[in-house]
Amino acid sequence: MADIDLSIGQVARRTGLSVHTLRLYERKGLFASEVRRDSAGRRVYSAWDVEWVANCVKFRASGMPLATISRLAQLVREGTGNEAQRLDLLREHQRHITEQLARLNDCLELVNGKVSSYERHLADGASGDPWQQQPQPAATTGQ
Amino acid sequence: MADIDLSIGQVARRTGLSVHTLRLYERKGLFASEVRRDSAGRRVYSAWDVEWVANCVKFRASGMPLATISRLAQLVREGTGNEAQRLDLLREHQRHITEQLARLNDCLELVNGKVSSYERHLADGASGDPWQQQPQPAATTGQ
DNA sequence: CTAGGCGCTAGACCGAGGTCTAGGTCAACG
DNA sequence: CGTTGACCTAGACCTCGGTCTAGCGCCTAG
Repeated sequence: MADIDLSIGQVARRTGLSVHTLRLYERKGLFASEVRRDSAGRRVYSAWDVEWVANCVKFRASGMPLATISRLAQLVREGTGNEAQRLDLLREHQRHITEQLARLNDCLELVNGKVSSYERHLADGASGDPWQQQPQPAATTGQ
Repeated sequence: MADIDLSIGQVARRTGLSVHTLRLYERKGLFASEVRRDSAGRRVYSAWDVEWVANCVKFRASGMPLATISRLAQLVREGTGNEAQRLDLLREHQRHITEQLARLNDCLELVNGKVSSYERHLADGASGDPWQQQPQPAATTGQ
């Protein structure tokens, strides 16, 4: 809301990205609106830019590649008229996240299982399922 | 359960990894038990190996780096006695996954929001929150 | 005036995780 | 017998996403 313009360093601090990364993102076209410059050529970020970057951070965190963010940024840059395409892109990412969640939950289940079987194993002497080397017949017989 | 030994190609097909990747994993020490060879020097995977690889795939899918899997494999390779360390490692990964889930859910929320605001936007004429370029004062004024 | 701090560009570098190539062995098939 | 196909090793190569460096410009404070 407030109309504070920020320097690259400030944006870095409040997005958690490095200034290097911010410049990289710009080079790669991740910005939806061209970053303004002051008279000395230094970048000047609007609150809107910062919000956008914050979104980018979340997109990245959910596995969206820079190239895809760049496409989205381009659509936004081109202005109104391509909302359907933006929606497509977002929906696909939505799906992507959902899949990730499913996979992660699956993995978590595995890990939970292993953890609790090791807990059991450590509690009483030895037992349960923990990975124990199988007998291992030491075969060197051609199949 | 069944004691079928598999070739690298077969393992590749049923784990979804490439044969290259399987060999890479072996070089990097991801295997908990040394992979046997037949008389001609070809890799022979036991059912146990395959199960292990399948676990590795899940670990990878949940963001565990190869190096960490390798450490775990080493612990298992060293045999019984270090269960506590294995448990630590697994618990940390558990935590890691949980964090990822939280972050992902957060991102999903953002994306959901954007998606539905674009849906609204497309349904009725124009409205809602979709990223619209702000007025953008075109300032080139030194701060 | 000089030093310190922040900014700039261009481009090198890095680590992770794969992927692919060259050049070779082996076995089965027709 | 020659061909085909799966496998082997060693090592080059690639992409992605950052990170860092060199060499410079500006501005402000002491």
